[in-house]
Amino acid sequence: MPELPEVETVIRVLRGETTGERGILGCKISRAELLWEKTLAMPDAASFKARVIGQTVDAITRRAKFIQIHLTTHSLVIHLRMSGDLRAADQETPLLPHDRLYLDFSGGSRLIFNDARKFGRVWLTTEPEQLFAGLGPEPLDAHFSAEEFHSLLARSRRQIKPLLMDQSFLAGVGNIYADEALHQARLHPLRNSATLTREEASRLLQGIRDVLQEGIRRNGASIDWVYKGGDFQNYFKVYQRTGEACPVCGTPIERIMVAQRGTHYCPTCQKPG
DNA sequence: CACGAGACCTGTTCGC
DNA sequence: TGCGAACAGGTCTCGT
Repeated sequence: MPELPEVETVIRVLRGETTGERGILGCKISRAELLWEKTLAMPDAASFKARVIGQTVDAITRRAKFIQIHLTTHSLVIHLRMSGDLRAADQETPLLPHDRLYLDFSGGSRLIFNDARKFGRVWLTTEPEQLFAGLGPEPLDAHFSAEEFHSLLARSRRQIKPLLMDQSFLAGVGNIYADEALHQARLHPLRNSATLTREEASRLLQGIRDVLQEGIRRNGASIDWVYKGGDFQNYFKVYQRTGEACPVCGTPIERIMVAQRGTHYCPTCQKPG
Protein backbone atom coordinates (compact mmCIF):
# COMPACT_ATOMS: atom_id res chain seq x y z
CA MET A 1 0.00 0.00 0.00
CA PRO A 2 1.85 2.85 1.35
CA GLU A 3 4.22 5.49 0.19
CA LEU A 4 4.93 8.75 1.94
CA PRO A 5 1.44 10.27 1.56
CA GLU A 6 -0.35 7.13 2.73
CA VAL A 7 1.96 6.79 5.75
CA GLU A 8 1.49 10.47 6.53
CA THR A 9 -2.28 9.98 6.37
CA VAL A 10 -2.11 7.05 8.77
CA ILE A 11 -0.19 9.03 11.37
CA ARG A 12 -2.54 12.01 11.10
CA VAL A 13 -5.48 9.73 11.77
CA LEU A 14 -3.70 8.16 14.76
CA ARG A 15 -2.95 11.61 16.14
CA GLY A 16 -6.64 12.43 15.92
CA GLU A 17 -6.11 15.27 13.47
CA THR A 18 -8.77 14.08 11.06
CA THR A 19 -12.52 14.26 11.43
CA GLY A 20 -14.16 12.11 14.03
CA GLU A 21 -11.42 9.80 15.30
CA ARG A 22 -10.02 10.54 18.75
CA GLY A 23 -6.50 9.34 18.14
CA ILE A 24 -4.21 7.55 20.56
CA LEU A 25 -2.00 10.37 21.89
CA GLY A 26 -1.73 10.20 25.66
CA CYS A 27 -3.08 6.66 25.83
CA LYS A 28 -1.44 4.16 28.18
CA ILE A 29 -0.77 0.60 27.00
CA SER A 30 -2.37 -2.07 29.17
CA ARG A 31 -2.00 -5.16 27.01
CA ALA A 32 -0.14 -6.35 23.91
CA GLU A 33 -0.91 -9.35 21.68
CA LEU A 34 1.16 -10.67 18.83
CA LEU A 35 -0.92 -12.69 16.38
CA TRP A 36 1.76 -13.38 13.75
CA GLU A 37 5.23 -13.83 15.24
CA LYS A 38 7.33 -12.61 12.32
CA THR A 39 5.62 -9.22 12.41
CA LEU A 40 7.81 -8.33 15.38
CA ALA A 41 11.33 -7.69 14.12
CA MET A 42 12.67 -6.95 17.60
CA PRO A 43 12.80 -7.76 20.45
CA ASP A 44 11.31 -11.23 21.13
CA ALA A 45 7.62 -11.46 22.00
CA ALA A 46 8.10 -11.86 25.74
CA SER A 47 10.45 -8.87 26.09
CA PHE A 48 8.18 -6.86 23.84
CA LYS A 49 5.16 -7.35 26.06
CA ALA A 50 7.12 -6.83 29.26
CA ARG A 51 8.59 -3.55 28.02
CA VAL A 52 5.69 -2.03 26.13
CA ILE A 53 2.98 -2.45 28.76
CA GLY A 54 2.64 0.60 30.98
CA GLN A 55 4.11 3.05 28.47
CA THR A 56 2.20 6.06 27.17
CA VAL A 57 1.99 7.41 23.61
CA ASP A 58 3.76 10.78 23.64
CA ALA A 59 3.98 11.56 19.91
CA ILE A 60 3.64 10.03 16.46
CA THR A 61 5.98 10.98 13.64
CA ARG A 62 7.11 9.78 10.21
CA ARG A 63 10.56 9.27 8.71
CA ALA A 64 10.55 8.07 5.10
CA LYS A 65 7.91 5.30 5.12
CA PHE A 66 8.50 4.44 8.79
CA ILE A 67 5.94 5.32 11.45
CA GLN A 68 7.49 6.16 14.82
CA ILE A 69 5.26 5.98 17.88
CA HIS A 70 7.17 7.69 20.68
CA LEU A 71 6.46 5.99 23.99
CA THR A 72 7.62 6.85 27.49
CA THR A 73 10.99 5.12 27.24
CA HIS A 74 10.94 3.34 23.87
CA SER A 75 9.80 3.89 20.32
CA LEU A 76 7.49 1.60 18.45
CA VAL A 77 8.60 1.76 14.82
CA ILE A 78 6.37 0.33 12.11
CA HIS A 79 6.95 -0.23 8.40
CA LEU A 80 3.79 -1.11 6.45
CA ARG A 81 5.66 -2.43 3.38
CA MET A 82 3.17 -3.54 0.69
CA SER A 83 -0.10 -4.27 2.44
CA GLY A 84 0.18 -3.12 6.04
CA ASP A 85 -2.29 -0.83 7.76
CA LEU A 86 -2.73 0.62 11.24
CA ARG A 87 -6.12 1.42 12.69
CA ALA A 88 -7.62 2.35 16.01
CA ALA A 89 -10.77 0.63 17.23
CA ASP A 90 -12.31 -0.13 20.55
CA GLN A 91 -11.61 -3.37 22.32
CA GLU A 92 -15.14 -4.72 21.80
CA THR A 93 -14.86 -4.62 18.01
CA PRO A 94 -14.07 -8.06 16.57
CA LEU A 95 -10.66 -8.50 14.97
CA LEU A 96 -10.40 -8.77 11.20
CA PRO A 97 -8.66 -11.29 8.97
CA HIS A 98 -4.92 -10.51 8.73
CA ASP A 99 -4.72 -8.60 12.00
CA ARG A 100 -1.13 -9.35 13.14
CA LEU A 101 -0.55 -7.34 16.33
CA TYR A 102 -2.55 -5.15 18.66
CA LEU A 103 -2.05 -2.93 21.69
CA ASP A 104 -4.86 -2.20 24.15
CA PHE A 105 -5.01 1.08 26.05
CA SER A 106 -6.45 1.67 29.49
CA GLY A 107 -9.17 3.93 28.10
CA GLY A 108 -10.70 1.04 26.14
CA SER A 109 -9.25 1.76 22.72
CA ARG A 110 -6.99 -0.50 20.68
CA LEU A 111 -4.30 0.02 18.05
CA ILE A 112 -4.24 -2.76 15.45
CA PHE A 113 -1.66 -3.66 12.81
CA ASN A 114 -3.21 -5.50 9.87
CA ASP A 115 -1.16 -6.93 7.00
CA ALA A 116 -2.42 -9.44 4.44
CA ARG A 117 0.95 -10.13 2.85
CA LYS A 118 2.97 -10.31 6.08
CA PHE A 119 5.80 -8.12 4.77
CA GLY A 120 5.30 -5.37 7.35
CA ARG A 121 7.51 -5.18 10.44
CA VAL A 122 7.37 -3.68 13.92
CA TRP A 123 10.34 -2.79 16.15
CA LEU A 124 10.37 -1.76 19.79
CA THR A 125 13.62 0.07 20.41
CA THR A 126 15.35 2.79 22.38
CA GLU A 127 17.48 3.60 19.32
CA PRO A 128 15.14 4.27 16.40
CA GLU A 129 17.86 6.36 14.70
CA GLN A 130 19.61 3.09 13.90
CA LEU A 131 16.69 2.11 11.70
CA PHE A 132 16.78 5.49 9.95
CA ALA A 133 20.54 5.70 9.56
CA GLY A 134 20.77 4.91 5.86
CA LEU A 135 17.85 7.02 4.67
CA GLY A 136 18.18 9.84 2.17
CA PRO A 137 16.69 13.31 2.56
CA GLU A 138 12.99 14.01 3.01
CA PRO A 139 11.70 15.48 -0.27
CA LEU A 140 9.26 17.78 1.53
CA ASP A 141 11.94 19.23 3.78
CA ALA A 142 12.12 22.92 2.87
CA HIS A 143 15.87 22.91 3.52
CA PHE A 144 16.39 20.38 0.73
CA SER A 145 17.21 22.48 -2.32
CA ALA A 146 17.05 21.91 -6.06
CA GLU A 147 20.80 22.56 -6.25
CA GLU A 148 21.48 19.83 -3.72
CA PHE A 149 19.13 17.47 -5.54
CA HIS A 150 20.91 18.19 -8.82
CA SER A 151 24.30 17.43 -7.35
CA LEU A 152 23.04 14.18 -5.82
CA LEU A 153 21.60 13.14 -9.20
CA ALA A 154 24.91 13.95 -10.87
CA ARG A 155 26.79 11.77 -8.40
CA SER A 156 24.98 8.66 -9.66
CA ARG A 157 24.57 7.24 -13.14
CA ARG A 158 21.55 5.13 -12.47
CA GLN A 159 18.21 5.03 -14.24
CA ILE A 160 16.22 7.87 -12.77
CA LYS A 161 13.11 5.94 -11.71
CA PRO A 162 14.77 3.22 -9.61
CA LEU A 163 17.01 5.91 -8.15
CA LEU A 164 14.00 7.92 -6.96
CA MET A 165 12.63 4.81 -5.26
CA ASP A 166 15.95 4.03 -3.57
CA GLN A 167 15.31 5.04 0.04
CA SER A 168 19.00 5.74 0.64
CA PHE A 169 18.88 8.32 -2.15
CA LEU A 170 15.53 9.95 -1.36
CA ALA A 171 13.06 9.04 1.39
CA GLY A 172 9.41 8.16 0.88
CA VAL A 173 8.89 7.87 -2.87
CA GLY A 174 7.57 4.56 -4.20
CA ASN A 175 6.19 3.22 -7.45
CA ILE A 176 3.08 5.36 -7.81
CA TYR A 177 4.59 8.70 -6.92
CA ALA A 178 7.75 8.04 -8.95
CA ASP A 179 5.67 7.50 -12.10
CA GLU A 180 3.47 10.52 -11.40
CA ALA A 181 6.40 12.81 -10.57
CA LEU A 182 8.35 11.82 -13.70
CA HIS A 183 5.29 12.48 -15.82
CA GLN A 184 4.78 15.91 -14.31
CA ALA A 185 8.48 16.69 -14.85
CA ARG A 186 8.31 15.33 -18.43
CA LEU A 187 11.24 12.98 -17.86
CA HIS A 188 11.59 9.46 -19.22
CA PRO A 189 11.88 6.86 -16.43
CA LEU A 190 15.05 5.38 -17.92
CA ARG A 191 16.99 8.64 -18.17
CA ASN A 192 20.49 8.42 -16.73
CA SER A 193 20.37 10.53 -13.58
CA ALA A 194 23.75 12.13 -14.27
CA THR A 195 22.48 13.62 -17.55
CA LEU A 196 19.75 15.75 -15.97
CA THR A 197 20.32 19.44 -16.39
CA ARG A 198 19.91 21.87 -13.55
CA GLU A 199 16.54 22.88 -14.93
CA GLU A 200 15.38 19.25 -15.28
CA ALA A 201 16.47 18.46 -11.74
CA SER A 202 14.56 21.44 -10.46
CA ARG A 203 11.47 20.39 -12.42
CA LEU A 204 11.77 16.87 -11.04
CA LEU A 205 12.00 18.01 -7.43
CA GLN A 206 9.00 20.25 -7.99
CA GLY A 207 7.11 17.31 -9.55
CA ILE A 208 7.94 15.05 -6.61
CA ARG A 209 6.81 17.67 -4.12
CA ASP A 210 3.62 18.44 -6.01
CA VAL A 211 2.47 14.85 -6.33
CA LEU A 212 3.37 14.01 -2.71
CA GLN A 213 1.51 17.06 -1.44
CA GLU A 214 -1.50 16.35 -3.56
CA GLY A 215 -1.41 12.75 -2.33
CA ILE A 216 -1.41 13.96 1.28
CA ARG A 217 -4.18 16.45 0.59
CA ARG A 218 -6.30 13.62 -0.80
CA ASN A 219 -5.48 11.31 2.14
CA GLY A 220 -3.35 9.02 -0.02
CA ALA A 221 -4.28 6.62 -2.78
CA SER A 222 -6.51 3.58 -2.33
CA ILE A 223 -6.00 0.88 -4.92
CA ASP A 224 -7.40 -2.64 -5.02
CA TRP A 225 -8.85 -4.11 -1.87
CA VAL A 226 -6.09 -2.91 0.48
CA TYR A 227 -6.42 0.36 2.39
CA LYS A 228 -9.36 2.68 1.94
CA GLY A 229 -9.92 6.27 2.74
CA GLY A 230 -7.86 8.18 0.22
CA ASP A 231 -8.91 9.21 -3.25
CA PHE A 232 -5.69 10.25 -4.97
CA GLN A 233 -6.14 7.22 -7.26
CA ASN A 234 -8.85 9.23 -9.05
CA TYR A 235 -6.26 11.81 -10.02
CA PHE A 236 -3.48 9.59 -11.34
CA LYS A 237 -2.26 10.83 -14.70
CA VAL A 238 -0.26 7.73 -15.71
CA TYR A 239 -0.13 5.13 -12.93
CA GLN A 240 -2.29 2.14 -13.92
CA ARG A 241 -3.65 4.08 -16.87
CA THR A 242 -2.04 1.99 -19.60
CA GLY A 243 -3.72 2.64 -22.95
CA GLU A 244 -5.67 5.65 -21.72
CA ALA A 245 -5.04 9.10 -23.17
CA CYS A 246 -2.33 11.21 -21.56
CA PRO A 247 -4.22 14.11 -19.93
CA VAL A 248 -1.61 16.51 -21.31
CA CYS A 249 -1.25 15.45 -24.97
CA GLY A 250 -3.70 12.60 -25.60
CA THR A 251 -1.09 9.97 -26.50
CA PRO A 252 -1.91 6.52 -25.06
CA ILE A 253 -0.01 5.82 -21.83
CA GLU A 254 2.52 3.00 -22.13
CA ARG A 255 3.62 0.44 -19.58
CA ILE A 256 7.10 -1.06 -19.36
CA MET A 257 8.99 -2.95 -16.67
CA VAL A 258 11.77 -1.01 -14.95
CA ALA A 259 13.71 -2.72 -12.17
CA GLN A 260 10.87 -5.25 -12.02
CA ARG A 261 8.24 -2.66 -11.31
CA GLY A 262 5.38 -1.75 -13.61
CA THR A 263 6.18 1.68 -15.01
CA HIS A 264 3.71 3.98 -16.71
CA TYR A 265 4.63 6.96 -18.85
CA CYS A 266 3.61 9.06 -21.81
CA PRO A 267 5.90 8.39 -24.80
CA THR A 268 5.22 11.88 -26.18
CA CYS A 269 5.64 13.99 -23.02
CA GLN A 270 8.47 11.86 -21.64
CA LYS A 271 11.03 11.44 -24.39
CA PRO A 272 14.14 9.37 -23.70
CA GLY A 273 17.61 10.83 -23.64
C1' DC B 1 28.93 0.18 -8.97
C1' DA B 2 24.65 -0.82 -11.49
C1' DC B 3 21.43 -4.09 -12.55
C1' DG B 4 18.58 -8.31 -12.68
C1' DA B 5 16.55 -12.11 -10.42
C1' DG B 6 14.67 -14.31 -6.53
C1' DA B 7 12.70 -14.26 -1.87
C1' DC B 8 9.33 -12.96 1.38
C1' DC B 9 3.51 -13.57 1.33
C1' DT B 10 -1.55 -13.42 0.17
C1' DG B 11 -5.22 -11.90 -2.61
C1' DT B 12 -7.40 -10.30 -6.91
C1' DT B 13 -7.91 -10.11 -11.69
C1' DC B 14 -7.32 -11.63 -16.31
C1' DG B 15 -7.03 -14.87 -20.16
C1' DC B 16 -8.14 -19.29 -22.00
C1' DT C 1 -17.16 -22.31 -14.18
C1' DG C 2 -12.38 -23.53 -13.33
C1' DC C 3 -7.59 -22.84 -13.20
C1' DG C 4 -3.18 -21.08 -13.77
C1' DA C 5 -0.58 -16.98 -14.70
C1' DA C 6 0.30 -12.30 -13.91
C1' DC C 7 0.30 -8.70 -10.95
C1' DA C 8 0.16 -5.69 -6.55
C1' DG C 9 1.77 0.49 -2.70
C1' DG C 10 8.38 -2.51 -0.50
C1' DT C 11 12.79 -4.02 0.68
C1' DC C 12 16.55 -7.40 1.23
C1' DT C 13 20.14 -10.45 -0.59
C1' DC C 14 22.80 -12.66 -3.96
C1' DG C 15 25.06 -13.20 -8.49
C1' DT C 16 27.05 -11.09 -12.64
